[in-house]
Amino acid sequence: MDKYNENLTDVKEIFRKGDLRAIPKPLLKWYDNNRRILPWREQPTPYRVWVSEIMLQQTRVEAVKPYFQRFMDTLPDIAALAEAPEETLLKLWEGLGYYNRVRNLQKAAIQIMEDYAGIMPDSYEELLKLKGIGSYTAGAVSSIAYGKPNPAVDGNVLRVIARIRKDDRCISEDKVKKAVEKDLWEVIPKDRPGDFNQAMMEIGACVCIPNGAPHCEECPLRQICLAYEDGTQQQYPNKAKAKERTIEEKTILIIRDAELAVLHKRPAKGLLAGMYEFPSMKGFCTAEEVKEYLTENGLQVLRIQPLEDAKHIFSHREWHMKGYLIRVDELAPKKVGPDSADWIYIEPRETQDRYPIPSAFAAYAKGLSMQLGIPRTMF
DNA sequence: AAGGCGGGGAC
DNA sequence: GTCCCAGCCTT
Repeated sequence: MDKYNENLTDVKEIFRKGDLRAIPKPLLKWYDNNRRILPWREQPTPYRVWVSEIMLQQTRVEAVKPYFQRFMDTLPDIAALAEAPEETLLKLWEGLGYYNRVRNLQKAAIQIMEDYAGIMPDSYEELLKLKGIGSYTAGAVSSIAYGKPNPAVDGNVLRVIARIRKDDRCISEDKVKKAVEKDLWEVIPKDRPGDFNQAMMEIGACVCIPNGAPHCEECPLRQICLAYEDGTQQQYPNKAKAKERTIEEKTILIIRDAELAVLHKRPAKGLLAGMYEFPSMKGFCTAEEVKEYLTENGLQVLRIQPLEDAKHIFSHREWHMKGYLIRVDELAPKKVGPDSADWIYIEPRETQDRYPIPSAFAAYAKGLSMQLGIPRTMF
């Protein structure tokens, strides 16, 4: 018996396992009883939905929660977003990662002010023209904020669908995602497209989970699911293995005089673009090498104190770091050395509300508030 | 088609 | 340690 609902009297609603047409009814019924309360689900205006979807790209719900309301309070509408200074944007995004997202968010806000009279477009095609909006986000915004029947296919949806259909195709491939989007366009309910998309993702995040065994006993789709039928859920989805990480060694310098500390703004492109960091040296350096480097850059070193080693893991890279807390005589405005020309001198407390520093430096950012009260006898 | 781009939680 | 997250952009 491979009909999941042969007891229904309406013949039109009888489907084989793996048929996506069978999804909407049980899914929406489950969603009505199990949807999470999330900040962006209250008053789902186009702007709120859009900002939340950008924040949620490759980022878990729990990570986004503390960022969303603060962002909305600071930049309550598209006009405010379009005019915000870059440092304000990066500070609001600090710790969330993928910082190009917020720069693209602003570029899109400017597009909307200039090309759409300040109104977020409602069609899938127009949304796709905005910076930072791809097929997933165009589907999410158009369906959740505007009620348009477009699918929003993310990693959750790809996993749920792959298991339901026992689909061996690699979900990392563009064509597979496109095919799933096309299939969902055929079955997405026209009366509740936003809820359907959110419900699919909710199932993926809470029931048909990415790590570990899925909670099939509580899944409203288990009678439709081909993988559940033979217990092969964990074999899906098929996905390409992640590339190996390369290791990079660095020496981080917390340079201070009596009042100020040194930061450096990273280049506008590449890793952690536009974020602030401490000056650093390539490789693991000794205190003597650090002193030599700083002297070349016109500083008189009074003390060098080793800090604890630290490690930070990115997707495709690892930083292994040594650190030194360095007291210099005076951070002169005169820029002399090869690197110090790009340094900025700040009051340590300014990192709290002004300069965005990525999490990679968290272990050393503490050095900004450390007292430098080491007895002179140590030197 | 492939690589770059953060950070953290779950196992 | 590994996996992967409400993906998108560039090359």
